[in-house]
Amino acid sequence: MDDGATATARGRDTYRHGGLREALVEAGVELAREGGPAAVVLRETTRRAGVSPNAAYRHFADRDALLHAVSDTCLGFAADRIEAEFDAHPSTGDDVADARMMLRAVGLGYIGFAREEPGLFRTAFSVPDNLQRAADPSKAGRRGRTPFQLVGIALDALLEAGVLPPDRRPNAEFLAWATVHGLGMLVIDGPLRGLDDRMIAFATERLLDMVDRGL
Amino acid sequence: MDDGATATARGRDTYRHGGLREALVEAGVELAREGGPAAVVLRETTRRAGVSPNAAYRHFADRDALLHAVSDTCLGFAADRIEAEFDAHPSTGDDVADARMMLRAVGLGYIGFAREEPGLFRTAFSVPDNLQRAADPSKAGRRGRTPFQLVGIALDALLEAGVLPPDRRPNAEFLAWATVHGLGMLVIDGPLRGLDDRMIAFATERLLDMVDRGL
DNA sequence: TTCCCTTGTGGACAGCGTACACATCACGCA
DNA sequence: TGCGTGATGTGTACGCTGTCCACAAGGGAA
Repeated sequence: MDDGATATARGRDTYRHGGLREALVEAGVELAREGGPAAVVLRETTRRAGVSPNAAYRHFADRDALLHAVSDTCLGFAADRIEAEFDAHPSTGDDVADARMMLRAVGLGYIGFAREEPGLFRTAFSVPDNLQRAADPSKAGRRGRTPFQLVGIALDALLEAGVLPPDRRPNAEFLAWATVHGLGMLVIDGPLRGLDDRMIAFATERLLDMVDRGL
Repeated sequence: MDDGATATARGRDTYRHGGLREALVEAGVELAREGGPAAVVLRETTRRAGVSPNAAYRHFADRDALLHAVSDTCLGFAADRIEAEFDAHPSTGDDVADARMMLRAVGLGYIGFAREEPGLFRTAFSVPDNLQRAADPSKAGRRGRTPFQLVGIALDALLEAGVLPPDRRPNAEFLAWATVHGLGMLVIDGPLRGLDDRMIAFATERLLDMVDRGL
């Protein structure tokens, strides 16, 4: 089983690690889960991977590059959480209701991720990004789609179902995303911190109503 | 003029600084302006205030307490920017139009601040907060009102003008705030980074339309 | 088999936050 | 007026961090 080329973090028998990059990202994700982006510290990451600090420099230019990789992975987790919300609301046959529910599911998954994994959520969005990279495969979840793409898919469904007027479709991602992203931030770090589940669920529902009405 | 009790940063003639706390916050704000919250580094802050690193501990429990104070000041600047947007759109006499414009002005000021002072914007929201402290005077601008309170004032105007149904008024702050805050984040750090002014102005307008329609 | 290039190690350095002991002085009380 | 005392600033030190450099190990290609 353990052929040295697939050595796990603890107990490597060869000189080479055989997957250090992945191990470092994994350790970084664990640190991010516990303490957010600031906790993704190069030395501790390498320590957890059972390797000397400098080994990281064979795979990442610097600490920031490591954090980027961790952040991308976190975005993938966010995508997974949203896809899970899709699965929780299967098709009903009514195209309009389905499309509406799909956009809602994006919002619910997004906020759910922020609440369940605040450290990963913060890390996912702690790193500057731009539109060109928003669909980069390294940010995708298990089904190969990034959170940004999932918003787009939901909006396309609304368009095809005739709910969203065609002239409103372009760039609608920004509006939908900004809205749920803002709520996510407010819930974990902002003034909405510490509100109980019911209050937050209520705020989420009203926010999603607003998007539905106003998009 | 320089009586030792109001010593400015450079060239203190007494043993006591005579306003070190303020000087530290000021230096911290400058650092935040240049490099965001991460740049607010205790040692460099004290250096700029012309004082030894440990002197800061007479006024702040630790670096985090200093960052909090800087962050509060930044929130005050955000409030100032929003108030400036109020001033730029004086009353027309039409209560409905005025109230609508007021909420728009909050959004415009918010996004304006994010774009003009990204470092201060990031710093303002880099620190965990909660609802109880959202109206704390230390976060207020020159006119004594915090950004959170300004959103509330705009919504109250919408209520009184009959635009916002009374049953939708409670907690509407969260919706309005989350929306513009999300756009702000996306614009400075997120996928909307690097878009030109026209694109961002367009996105802002559409976002505010959405709030107006959907609140 | 030999060589080389990739990967990991060890040591060093500057900068950071911060604890502890000490210096300095403004002010209130005798 | 002089003195003590508490608030404020200094100096030194420690462990942590990111990162540079020279070196070691060893798998794969020639």
